[in-house]
Amino acid sequence: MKLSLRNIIARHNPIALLDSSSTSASACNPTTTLGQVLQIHGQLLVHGRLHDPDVFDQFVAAVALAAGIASPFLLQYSHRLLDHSPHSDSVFLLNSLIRAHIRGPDPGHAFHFYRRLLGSLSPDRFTFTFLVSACVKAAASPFSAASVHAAAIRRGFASDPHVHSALIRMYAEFGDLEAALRVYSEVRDADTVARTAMLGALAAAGEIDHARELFDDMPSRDPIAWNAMIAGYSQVGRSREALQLFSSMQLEGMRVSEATLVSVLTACGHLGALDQGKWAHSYLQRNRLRITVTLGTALVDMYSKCGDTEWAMEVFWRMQEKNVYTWSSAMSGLAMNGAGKECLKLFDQMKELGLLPNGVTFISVLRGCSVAGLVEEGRQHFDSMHEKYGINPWREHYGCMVDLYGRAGLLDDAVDFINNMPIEPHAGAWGALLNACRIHRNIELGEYAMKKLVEVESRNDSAYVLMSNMYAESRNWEGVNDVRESMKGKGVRKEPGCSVMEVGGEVHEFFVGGKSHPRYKEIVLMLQEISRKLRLAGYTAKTNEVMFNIEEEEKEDALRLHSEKLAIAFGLIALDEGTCIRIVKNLRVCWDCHDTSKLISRVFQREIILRDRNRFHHFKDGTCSCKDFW
DNA sequence: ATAGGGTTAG
Repeated sequence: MKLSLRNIIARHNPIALLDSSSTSASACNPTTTLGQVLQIHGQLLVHGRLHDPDVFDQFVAAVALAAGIASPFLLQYSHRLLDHSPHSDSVFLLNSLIRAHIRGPDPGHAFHFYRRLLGSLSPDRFTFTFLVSACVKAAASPFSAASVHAAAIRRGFASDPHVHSALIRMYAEFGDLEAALRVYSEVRDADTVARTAMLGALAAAGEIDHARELFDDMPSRDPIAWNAMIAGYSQVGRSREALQLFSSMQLEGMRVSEATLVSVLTACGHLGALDQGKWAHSYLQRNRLRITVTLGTALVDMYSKCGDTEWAMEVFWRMQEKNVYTWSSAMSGLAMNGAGKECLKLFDQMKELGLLPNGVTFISVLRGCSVAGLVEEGRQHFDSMHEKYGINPWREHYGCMVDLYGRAGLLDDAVDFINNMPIEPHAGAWGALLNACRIHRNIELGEYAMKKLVEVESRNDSAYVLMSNMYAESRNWEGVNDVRESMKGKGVRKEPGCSVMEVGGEVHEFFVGGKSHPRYKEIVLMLQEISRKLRLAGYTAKTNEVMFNIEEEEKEDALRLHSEKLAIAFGLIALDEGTCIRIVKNLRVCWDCHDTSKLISRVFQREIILRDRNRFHHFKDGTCSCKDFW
């Protein structure tokens, strides 16, 4: 096989042959594509510049950067480059190749170039930084982590901050936080680089508060340290702290980069903080940051999770480069927002473009079918997973199928499906059946689903809540009590309901029955006002979906204090008239809150968008986008 | 000239 760069790229990414903007090797950056490198290669050849050793080295560095695209020919191509080198091996050249292979299809190849380097040259501190990173990526290599560490010490590079940083990340990645701390303790007074690595390792290990201590103790913090800390909060779901830190970061005049914004957008999506998300979007436009695939996908996801599918799709279609994450994210957003048909249409377009869906894509596809009630189509997609794409369904896909049948009222088919699953049905499958039973009010089957669910996962609090709600809806208070007792007996505690809402760029939190909000008194007054207006409109609280069998009056009180009601009341107080009320709730919405929200949307002429644990509810003029079906 | 942070979708 002829291994010209042109051949490699043509096979790897033929479209990339057509587009190019860079003209010199030094113009390359980590987002440069192999196609662009090819253009540079051509120009350098034409002008005979590749005979210049410095230009050649630069060119190799450029290729190494572009190797983020996992080319299966990377190894052969690296050898070819070395064979054609106009000068003997240089440390820079071999370092570049080592680095290239870390991100390539087989990181173990990095060691090959290390051996070659040892043949005639001495490694430097860069070599070790890359080599340690290679250890992380290529677990099975002849150079064990310890031996690389030992070599770094032997050659006197073990006190370099970047080598430290790589070692800390390596040990943390292998789950040996002790070893990472040992390396770190050797450089206690060390600079920002090593501290940032330790901070990141702690955050990744779930020790986010210890990470924060380290961060606060740092004598000086650079943007990378800030990013590591913000990302840490964002990943563990402490989104408010992520956003707070982001605003401090800006107050300190730190440079905001793509990495920062990806974490910030993730946090905004998690919280449903649309205003802050929009602000981040306009920030990157104002500062002309390139919308990379990752950043664009994060934007699509943020808008979707804030219930703004129009903007999500606007960003989606404007993106020049989209990958399977981008498509899956957009599809998931549409399905979540009840736009099942649009989700499936997008799936067709994705396939037409020749992009391969993966397992996650299919979760969105099946959810799209489910919310659109397209049972047969869902079945076909499910079958095509294995037949056309060689993807073995995961438990999540089986759960989606149970939901698809169950939601459509085909409870027998749902049960059949569970009984014929090739894997042991997990809690998700039984939970989907239980939810279907709740929707279609089949208590008997619901009890069976519950029994099975508890067998595989006895501490699933949402199952108990679902079951209890089912009994309550049919006024079976004995059943409600039994569920309650059984929860007590097993020590299962219901996750407290919590709603968050953004007002004026600030995120407010409301807990079920909670009085902690500083404007609680006004909220109570507003709740009374809501109650009065709804009564005038002919509505009396439906008191059939409460956890406990209590006196009627108390029940109404208990209902009013569900966190989403507190949030809606505060929204009516604090948001300008005509502004949509956007709420994110951690549990599923109950029947009464759903009904009340519909009525408020009509009586107060206010649009309410509520994201619950499962999907979106867009309340407008007395109806909900879920068609009372969630 | 090469190095630390971040990898987005369920």
